[in-house]
Amino acid sequence: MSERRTFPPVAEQMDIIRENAEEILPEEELVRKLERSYEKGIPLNVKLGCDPTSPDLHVGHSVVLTKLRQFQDLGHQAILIIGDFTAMIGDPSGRSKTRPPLSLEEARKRGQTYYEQASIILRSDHLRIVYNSEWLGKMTFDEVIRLTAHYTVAQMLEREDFAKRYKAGVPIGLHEFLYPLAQAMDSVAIRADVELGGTDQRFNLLVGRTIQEKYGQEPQVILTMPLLEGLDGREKMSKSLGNYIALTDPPEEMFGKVMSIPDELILKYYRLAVFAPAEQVAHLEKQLKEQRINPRDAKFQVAKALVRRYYGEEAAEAAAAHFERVFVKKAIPDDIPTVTVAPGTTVGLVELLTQHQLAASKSEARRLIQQRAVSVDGEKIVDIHATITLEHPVVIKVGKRRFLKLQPSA
RNA sequence: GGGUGGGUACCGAAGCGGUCAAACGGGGCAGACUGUAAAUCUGCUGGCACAUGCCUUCGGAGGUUCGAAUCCUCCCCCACCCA
Repeated sequence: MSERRTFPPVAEQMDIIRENAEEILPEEELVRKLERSYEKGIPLNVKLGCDPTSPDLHVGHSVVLTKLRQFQDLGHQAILIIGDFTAMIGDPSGRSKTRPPLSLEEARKRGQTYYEQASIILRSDHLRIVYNSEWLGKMTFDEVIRLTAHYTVAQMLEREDFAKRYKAGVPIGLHEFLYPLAQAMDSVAIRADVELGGTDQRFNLLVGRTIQEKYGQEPQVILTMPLLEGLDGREKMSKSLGNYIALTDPPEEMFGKVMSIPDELILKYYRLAVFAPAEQVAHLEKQLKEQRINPRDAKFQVAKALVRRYYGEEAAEAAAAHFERVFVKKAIPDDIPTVTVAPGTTVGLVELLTQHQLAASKSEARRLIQQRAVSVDGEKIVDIHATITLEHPVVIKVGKRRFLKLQPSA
C-alpha cells in the first residue's frame, strides 16, 4: 500500500479523465491534486458510491464505472463504497415507493453481487471495497445532529429533485435530507480526493465537498458523467423503468436491445455505452450527417461494438447474425425453447399459449390470435378455436420474438 | 389541533347515481410499413366463457338504493394552508 506509484504526466492524465466527462468541479483543483500525487507518488482516492438496492447492473452504470476504471488504469486508487447502511434505511430518490428497506444482511448480499458485476468493468487491483455501515452505523445520535447542523433546509431545497417535489406537493421524507449528508460522510471516512457520479448526483457530490471541509479535510473534486437514456430514449436508464441493458444480458439480447433504441441515441450509445474512442465517434457522426451510412447500419455497428466489449468478437458476430436471421429475414432462430409433449394429443391453441407462457391469460391468447400474431409452422392462425394435433415437431411463433417448439416424445 | 383539496386500472388523469370494465394521454403488446426490436400509421390492452353472458376492480369497512367509482357514516393514507 505504501509503495510509491508512478503515473503518466498530469496533462496526459487530464486528457483521459476529461474524456466523456460532463463536468469536473473545480478542474484546477484536480490538476493540483494530480500534480501533488505525481510528485509524491501517492495515488488519489477516487470514490464511487453505489446503491445495492437493485443488484442488476446495467449499461447506465457502466458509464461511470468505466470512468473509475480509467482512474485505476492511470494508477489511482478506486474506492467502491457499497451503501449497505443507506440501503437499509430505504430509497432516497422518491421515485420508487415500492422499494422496500433492506436488512443489513440483505444489503450486504446484494452489495456482493454488485461487486461481482462491477468487476466486469473494474480491475481487481487498485480497488478497495468498503461498506458504509462501517462508519455510519457507528454514529451516535449526537453526532448525527452535529452533522445535520452543517446544512440548512434552504440549502437542501436547492437540489432540483427536492425543489420539484416540494413544489408539486410530492412527499419528501425527512430522512431523505439525511442521504446527501450520509453520502458526504462516506467521503470524509475514506478521505476522498475525487468522487464520481452521474449528473443527477451533482448536488450530493457537492455536499460532500462542504462537509469534508467542515471536518477539516481538503474537499474532493467532483466528476460527473452524462446520464444515459434507456431504450425508450426518454428516461434515464433504470431497472425500475425496465428500459435497460443489463451487463449480464446474453449477447443476442444485448444486441437486440441496442437495435431498439431510437436513432437519435446512436451516437450517445457509441460514446457512453461502448466508450468508443473519440475519433471513431466523430467518424460515425460524420458518416451519419452526410448520410453516407444508413442509420440502421450505424446502429448495427454500435450493437456489435457493445457486444464485443462484453463478450468478445465471436459473440458479437454471432449476435449480429442472429439478429439478421430472426428480425431481418424473419426466420426461426436455431435454438429455441423446446417442450416435449405426449404424441398424438390434440390441444387447443389458446390453451397451448397460456400453458407455455406465450400469453399471460386465455383472453390475451385469443387477442393475439385475432391480431394475427400467432403462427404455427409459419402459417398464421386466425381462428381462436384452432387445435393442434401433436404428431410432428411444431414451431409456434407469437409476435416477433416469442418462439416455442413442441416436440412429441418418441 | 383547525381548515381546504385529494386517494380511480401498469403510470398520469377524467368521470361524480344507471348508457362504467370506466373517457383521454403515456407505457406495454400486436399488425402494417420500413432501414431495425428506430420513426410513422392502425388495432388491442381485468379475468372466465365467447353467442347473448358471467365474475372481480375505482383507499378500507359498513349503509342508503331496484341500481353506486359516483350519495351517507366511520376509519386509513397523502398534499397544502393556518396554529
